[in-house]
Amino acid sequence: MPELPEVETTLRGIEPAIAGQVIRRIKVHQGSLRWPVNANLAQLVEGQTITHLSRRAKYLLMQLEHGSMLVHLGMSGSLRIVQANTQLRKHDHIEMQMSNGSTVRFHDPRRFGCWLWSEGAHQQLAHLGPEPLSEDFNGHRLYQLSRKRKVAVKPFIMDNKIVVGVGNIYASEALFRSGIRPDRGAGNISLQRYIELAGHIKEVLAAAIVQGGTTLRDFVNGNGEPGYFQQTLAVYGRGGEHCVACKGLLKEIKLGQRSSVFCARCQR
DNA sequence: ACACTAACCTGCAAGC
DNA sequence: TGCTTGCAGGTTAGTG
Repeated sequence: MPELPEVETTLRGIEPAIAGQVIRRIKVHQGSLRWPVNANLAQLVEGQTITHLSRRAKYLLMQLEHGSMLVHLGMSGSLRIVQANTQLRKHDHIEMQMSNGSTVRFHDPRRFGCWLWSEGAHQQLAHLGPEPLSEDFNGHRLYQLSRKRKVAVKPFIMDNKIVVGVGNIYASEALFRSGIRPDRGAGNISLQRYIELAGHIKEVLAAAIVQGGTTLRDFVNGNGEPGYFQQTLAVYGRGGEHCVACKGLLKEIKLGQRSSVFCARCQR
């Protein structure tokens, strides 16, 4: 479920309930995630205040007094604020009770997510490219880093060293808006087109954040509500259907093991 | 350095 | 109805 807009939506949903609160109790029901949850997590963080919440790429960072917890939602993860007596669901792996009575539940059927504690910097954040909505990310960067690259442009913009936070949904949508075929070689695209593409990446991510993310299957924000960007998707998940612009049939191919839908007439 | 593949895991939908 | 197959929002580790 989670690309950058969904993570941002989750952050905004849970922040009011937990920022500034003391962690009273953490229960780990299933610690076998992407990386094992620290076996001593509870004794390490219980009693500490969550001073600040932030996002980097698709990671959520909960800053505590003596370290931080880094949470990733993987493919199927979600964080929700629930009342303490709410029935535990299957795949609710971690729950965190706060001093104000709020409880955060981490739910992740596929367990590709993570929940890591560190007193210092997190290794996962060490080699990430710029945030897509920052000024450090622009068409010039895409152009410069793509020279002589043979990889297709879609996996290129999904590469976290190039720019973070662009997943399969929004990469597909930004390429459609830019009129660029997802399988075009990254090194074979002009500066002018990359400037447009960077602009559309920012545009599509910002629009999705405003609408609370894209709800596929069961994505919900921190309050259990769905996102509405799905209604705006032009190509993602629409292989074989009609192009919203030219009415032609949308094609579906695989690039880097990810399904990629595009319009062969509108995208070149 | 780069290009590409397999892998992690569960649930669901489609096909037989 | 029931079984098998393939696919799903991400990222890393390993190959050549």
